[in-house]
Amino acid sequence: MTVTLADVAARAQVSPATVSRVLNGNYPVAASTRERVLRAVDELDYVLNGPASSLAAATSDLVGILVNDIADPFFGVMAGAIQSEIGGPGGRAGGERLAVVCNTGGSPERELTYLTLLQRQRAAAVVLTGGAVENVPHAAAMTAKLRKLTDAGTRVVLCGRPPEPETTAIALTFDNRGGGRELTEHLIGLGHRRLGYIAGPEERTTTRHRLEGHRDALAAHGIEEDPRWTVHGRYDRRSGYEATLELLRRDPSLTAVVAANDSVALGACAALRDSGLRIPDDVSVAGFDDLPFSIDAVPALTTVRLPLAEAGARAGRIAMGREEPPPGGIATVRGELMVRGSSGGPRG
Amino acid sequence: MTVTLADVAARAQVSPATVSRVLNGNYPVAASTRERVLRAVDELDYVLNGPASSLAAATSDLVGILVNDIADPFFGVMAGAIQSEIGGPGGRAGGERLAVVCNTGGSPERELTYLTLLQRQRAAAVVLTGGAVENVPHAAAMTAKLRKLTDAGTRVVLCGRPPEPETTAIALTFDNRGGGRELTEHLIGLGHRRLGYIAGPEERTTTRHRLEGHRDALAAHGIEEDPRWTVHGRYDRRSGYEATLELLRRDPSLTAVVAANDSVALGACAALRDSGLRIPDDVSVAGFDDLPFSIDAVPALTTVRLPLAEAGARAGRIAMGREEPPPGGIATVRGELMVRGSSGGPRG
DNA sequence: AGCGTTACAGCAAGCGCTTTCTATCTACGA
DNA sequence: TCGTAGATAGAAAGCGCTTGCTGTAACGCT
Repeated sequence: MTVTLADVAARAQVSPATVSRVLNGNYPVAASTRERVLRAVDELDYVLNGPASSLAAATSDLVGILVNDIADPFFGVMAGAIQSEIGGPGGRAGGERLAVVCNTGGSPERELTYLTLLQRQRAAAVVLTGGAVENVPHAAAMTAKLRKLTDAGTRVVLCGRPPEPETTAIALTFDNRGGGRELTEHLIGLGHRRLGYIAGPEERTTTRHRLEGHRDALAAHGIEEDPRWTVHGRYDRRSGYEATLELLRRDPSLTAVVAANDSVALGACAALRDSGLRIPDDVSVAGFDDLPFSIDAVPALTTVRLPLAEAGARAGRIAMGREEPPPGGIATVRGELMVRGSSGGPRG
Repeated sequence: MTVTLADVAARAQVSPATVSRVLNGNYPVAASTRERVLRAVDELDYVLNGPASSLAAATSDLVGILVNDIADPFFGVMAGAIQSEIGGPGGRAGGERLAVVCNTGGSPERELTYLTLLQRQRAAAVVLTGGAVENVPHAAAMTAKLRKLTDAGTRVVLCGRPPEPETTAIALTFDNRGGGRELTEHLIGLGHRRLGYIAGPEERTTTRHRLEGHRDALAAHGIEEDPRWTVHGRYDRRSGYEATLELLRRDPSLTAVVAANDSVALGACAALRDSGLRIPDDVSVAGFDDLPFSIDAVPALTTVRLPLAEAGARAGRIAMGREEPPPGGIATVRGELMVRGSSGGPRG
């Protein structure tokens, strides 16, 4: 059998209540008693029964972090930062919390199911990262679910995700539109007029906002967009490779390619090189996010840096109640244009 | 108040026991009754109380995945694969399990603490990924902890980590030594005789095994190693950059640099370029792991591909009891040499 | 000396679920 | 017609912990 609180109590010659109080440290216990209890805990190798404790206390030390793709550093970096603030072991926070990251794979159903699972566990907080799926039924289901979570006392924080109206969820939103605009303006400033755009998956807020920023810039400079210049794909390298070939096929005269994110941009670079085009001499390329590897591309990628780690850390602190939420519960996190070697003036 | 089982039972006009059985589906319930119960569950928006359930059933649906660095795709890819097999929402497995990944940051203490936390939660299984810390007290503590976990019925699987003797933990170990040997042999075959080596952090099995493979190859070809040719660092890009500058300072005549992993190799490439050296004309570079971005480096990285996703998936299935463990509980997973543009014959 | 305080420690009532055991009812074969 | 097996449903006993409330000393004050 496993050791229980009662066993420890017997060994320390105190009541179970006292052992519990020593372990939780939320009630005065005489130093000598405490020591006796701790010794017994040690000798018996006692490990608290989490479920029993959560049940009785009606609280849990679980904190969930939802990510779309754990293999993507975009999420990895944020998740790592969040987790480090949540405390978990080694965190500066007192109470040890189990920060767990859940991989939704970008699927709305899994997102919802994970939330239910966390709700089951009476999670102390939940942090949702990355863009949301824009789809009426799902959005409604999400809103309802989030509301239930907050009603049940779970703190909900959105990191790099648009606010959820009708909820008390705190939102740290990335200014994807502004970043997209700045990026395209940079290219336009270099003289580009024929710009291909590789967008992310449809029905995603991130995709839409970045694309809108791009189009805003185009419009602001009186550039009429050719529908053939936009291709949708996934947020990965391969998708960028294929989309670029497609763009080139549709209009070989493009002088720049703007990608939905850095991974896609790297795929684009590969496709351009394989097509015998030089970067940026023949075609300029730009990404988004400024992931760690982007600076290692040759030429280094022009992109928009998003303070993923900082935002994640802040989201983590807010989730732990260790930092005040922004006024109104909503904050916009801006990106910073990083001009590097992959963008230059158009040829000719 | 939150809705409880009893509320649902009242609404469906059955006993709590019946509701529980409907929800768990492990006991015959008349179709009509089941339907009535499910309707009540739906109408009341009932969500099972996880802790209570775990307590009563003395089991939990939590599965822990420990990683050293969640922001590193090496772990991200494995974690994603493991999680997808664990089931979680959308997994093919029947019982829904909460697969959670815990970021140890490579710290032994956090590793231990996370294991305790998972032990508290009576986790159904735990998967440990990546190399272990080689340090007598810590190793002993780990062994003891793992033994306790398995004794308590938690399945323990090691993925990309050496076996833990004295435990019943299943191990899927990467053949880091063999990969390291092959890689260096490839370089030697190209004619290199002066090879720098950027090793990972000390006291790590992965670091040691890869380095040993490298030295085995050197020895096998009668190449005497200069102690100045090895530098230790972290498993990241920056470390690779700095270590390379250091190597160049110590011996500018090196014709090849072997890195502990791909991130380090990219840092090495950057350092070489910044030093005015061409790859591979002046210096060849090789990495390890074959992470997704490695093929995008220019020139593409010569490296050893580790089947991270496959190994992770297998580890996940074993953890779920859905696949037979390998005979003896130990399997070695081999890497595959990927020769690409970053390696070539030495100059001159 | 008498009494309000303070500082601990224990009792016992749950927390919301699972599961064993028991009760009931139906269906059938003898 | 009766006995019995098979199929469902319910009663109730926990699972191991937390915590409000109830002692009970020891202490300090008037």
